Amino acid sequence: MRHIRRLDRELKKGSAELLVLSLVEPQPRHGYEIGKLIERRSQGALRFNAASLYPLLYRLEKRGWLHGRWVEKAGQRRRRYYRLTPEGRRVLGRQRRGWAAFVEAVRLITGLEHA
Amino acid sequence: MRHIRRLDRELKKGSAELLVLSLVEPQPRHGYEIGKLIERRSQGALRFNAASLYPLLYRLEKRGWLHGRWVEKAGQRRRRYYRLTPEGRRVLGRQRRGWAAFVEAVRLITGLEHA
DNA sequence: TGTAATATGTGGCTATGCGACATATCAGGC
DNA sequence: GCCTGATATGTCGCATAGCCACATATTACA
Repeated sequence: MRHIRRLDRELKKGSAELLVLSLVEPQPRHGYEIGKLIERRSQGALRFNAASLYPLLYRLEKRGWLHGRWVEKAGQRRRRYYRLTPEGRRVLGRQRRGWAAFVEAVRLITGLEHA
Repeated sequence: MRHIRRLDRELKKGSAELLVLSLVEPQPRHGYEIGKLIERRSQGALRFNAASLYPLLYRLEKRGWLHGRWVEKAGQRRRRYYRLTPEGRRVLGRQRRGWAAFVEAVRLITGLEHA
């Protein structure tokens, strides 16, 4: 991944959950922070629109995989911090295995070595 | 990828093009054969429904990435064989790089090592 | 005769990412 | 005081693509 190329929209579908769950595993984070982390860690290759990210967080909370709470501090806008629930942790494990299986399946079919 | 688990539907989106283009690269193949190859090479982990595969082949042909022709032989049902066009070959190269970049981006964000 | 595999095709449903737009706070420059 | 940009969250409607269910036809085999 040398040049910053915007990645295919369809390819991203279904990967967002794994990314979000992974990022809130070590510590609670708020939505904007998650979005920026995805962008920075991928060196700009991967970016999720706010119109994707916030509804996703809402879905993950509704499913009981994340727990969110509002935090208001003086000198800061309101933020909603999300932490991983026990069930979210189990789902993350399943998604990690699922992702590895998927990458391996594509490798087997295409004969591609991964970067 | 030990046990044959059906992979997440959303995860598959966007990967089908790369798989099909890869499979018809060395030789022309027909739709049913492509479907079976995906299933066998991935050891059953990845499977595309006919309702995904045939419309996809139609789209790839319409875009000029594949060229299809009907082949009828005695003792066989009619088959539509697809071969890669020169443009399809260029697209395949782009998609391979895009896939590698995507996998690498997910790895950077999640810290996951791929299987 | 019946079942399974081969081979292709379609209508409607669903899930999800995105463009465009909206709102509000805060920092910094002019 | 005003403007711009970053921070922070949110929604409406659109487009894409995989799937369920169903349909059709031929061949192979018990």
